Parts: sequence; structure tokens; C-alpha cells
Amino acid sequence: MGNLADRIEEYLKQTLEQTSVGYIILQRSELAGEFSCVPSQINYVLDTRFTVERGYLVESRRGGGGYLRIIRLGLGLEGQYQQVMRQLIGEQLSRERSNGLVDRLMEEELITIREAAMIKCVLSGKDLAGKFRDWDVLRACLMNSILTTLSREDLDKEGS
Amino acid sequence: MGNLADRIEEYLKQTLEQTSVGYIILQRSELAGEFSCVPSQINYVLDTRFTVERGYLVESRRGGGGYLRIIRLGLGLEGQYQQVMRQLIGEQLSRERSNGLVDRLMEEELITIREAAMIKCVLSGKDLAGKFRDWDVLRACLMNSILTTLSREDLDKEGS
DNA sequence: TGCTAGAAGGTCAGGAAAGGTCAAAGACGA
DNA sequence: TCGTCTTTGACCTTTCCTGACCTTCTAGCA
Repeated sequence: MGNLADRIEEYLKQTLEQTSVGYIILQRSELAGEFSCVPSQINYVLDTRFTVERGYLVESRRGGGGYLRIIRLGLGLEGQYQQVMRQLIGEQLSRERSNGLVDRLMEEELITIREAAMIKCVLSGKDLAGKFRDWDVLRACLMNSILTTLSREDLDKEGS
Repeated sequence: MGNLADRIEEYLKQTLEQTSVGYIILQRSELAGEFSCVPSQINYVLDTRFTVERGYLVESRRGGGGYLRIIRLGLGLEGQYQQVMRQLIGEQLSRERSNGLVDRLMEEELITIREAAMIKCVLSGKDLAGKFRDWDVLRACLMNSILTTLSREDLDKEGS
């Protein structure tokens, strides 16, 4: 474990452990400075270790005052569901199946009625009949995005 | 939020919150003085943060006795906001604009933080880069679907 | 009335301050 | 030795901030 990427990964995960808000914010160049490496090394670590599959989401902003924000995705009760769901989704997703999944999420009280309605409506493709092909592929992508958002630890169902 | 533009934005929004008339009037140079920056910085903030998508209108007048007036567009009840929004959406919708709209819906408390995150994530198109063309058209369609759901009277924000 | 100075705000280009991308070189294990 | 993982550096894009210069409006004065 002497290698740089592993050490940076370790450091970030430890910092993430300690926070209660579910995310950390940092500056790429600053972190690179601490580890005496080039900034792009940080991207390498983020790209390879902090992926959605591994339970993390990374947001960033460029320009003056820019930052990186690493968000923890839940792996608890809700997370288990997620993994199963993702397997069920696969590359393509029909409307029937997506509706089924959404209903399950609602029954488990992982999403509200309103969220369910919104998701179903978006995935129905009603408003764009004919405009796009590969709608089943698109639906799978969208459903995945939604699941990722749902497991963000910095958000809870209560909302604001 | 160490950066200047964000701080000015914050300040203006707070001032707007506190007023009851729905707008504020101020002098560009004076505000610039308070933040110790050049006047054109104020324009930058107005141009990037107080756009129509985000629910603001800026009027101004030059010359002696000139001023800036920032108006917060109210969205009223009865689905008035829908009409405004739909006009703003049109046939195509860029990501910047959709993010503005979503922020606006959240500020108006028409959607929760979680719903906002979900919508943004879906509209970001991050997970399906390259897989689809006409993403701006698709985004417009999806946003319209979402608005439709939001206007359903049988659902309220509290959800289940 | 017509002119003009001064007092606003507007525009635009350039530089600075972030983060992003990509390919090539290096390191390391099977 | 081959292939994969790591590391680096050159170059790119986005966002922010400043300053020089422009336009518009009011007021005062001849």
C-alpha cells in the first residue's frame, strides 16, 4: 500500500468517515500539494476509487473558488436495495419493468408518492413519443441516475 | 463560498427576502464599494445569477440618479408558474438553463432539495454522454413532463 | 433653447484561478 | 516479457475579477 493513489484514497475515505453531513469539500490543487503530486493525480484517484459503483459521487466546479465535493452513497438498508435494483435494470429497461421498480421503491418508503409520480412520468416517455429511438436504453440510464441520487447521504427524504 | 460573486449574490438574495414589495433598488457603485470591488463585478453577478430562468428581472437606469432594480418574479398559485416556465423551456433546453429553473423551483419551495437533486441528475445527461443526440430537445421534453407532474393536484410535497 | 459637464450604469477583452483531459512514460506483478 | 496500474506533464475549458472605455441621463448655465 505504499503507492500514492492508495494513500490519497485512504486519506479521503478517512476524512469522509469523520464527517456527519455525508460529504467533504476540498481543493484539488491543495490536496495535490499536501501529497506533493500533480493535480491530475487527484483526478486519477477520484476516477478509479470514488465511482458510483464503489459508493461515491463526485461533483466539482471550475474557475475561481472552484472545488471538489465527494458525496458518500449509502450502503445501508437502502443501499442493499440499490444493488439489487441496478442488477435488475441492466442495459435496457421497459416501461412495465420501470413502473414495477418504482412501485417497489414506494412500498419500501424509499421514495414519496410525489417522487414516484414524477419518476414514472419522466420514464413514461409520453411527451416524446417517436422523437427518440432506444427509449429502453435511455430509460435504464435515467433510472440509474435516479437511484444514485436517492442514495446520496447528504439528502434525506424530508427535503426542505 | 469564499468567492466574491457568491457573496454578493447571497447578500442580494437576503436583502430581497427581507423586502415585502418584491424588488430592491440599489446603486451599482455603492454596492461595489461595500464589497470593495469594481462596479462591473456587480454586472457579472447580475448577468450570471439573476437571470430570468432563476426567477429574476433586472432593470436599470443610467445617468444622474441612476439605479439598479432587481425584481423577484413571483410564481403565484394556480399554475401560473407553469406558463412562465413552459415559455422559458421552449423546444430546447440547455443544461445551464434547466439548472436555473430547478433552482428556482426549489427556492419557491415547489420542490424539495431531494427532488431538485433528482431532476438535476436526470437532466444532466452525465450517465449517457454520447449515447443520444439532441439532448437539449430531450431535456426540454423531460422538464415538461416534470412540470406536468408537479401540477397534479392530488399530490403534495409531503408525499407519503 | 441648446450646450455641456458630471454622474450614473454598460460592455468587452484580458488575465488569473480553479478544475478536466489525454497521452506517454514508468512501475510492478503474473 | 507482457499487460495493467500508476504517475506525470502539457494543454484545455470554465468561472471569476479587473480596468479601460462607452453610452445614457440629469442638471445647470449661457
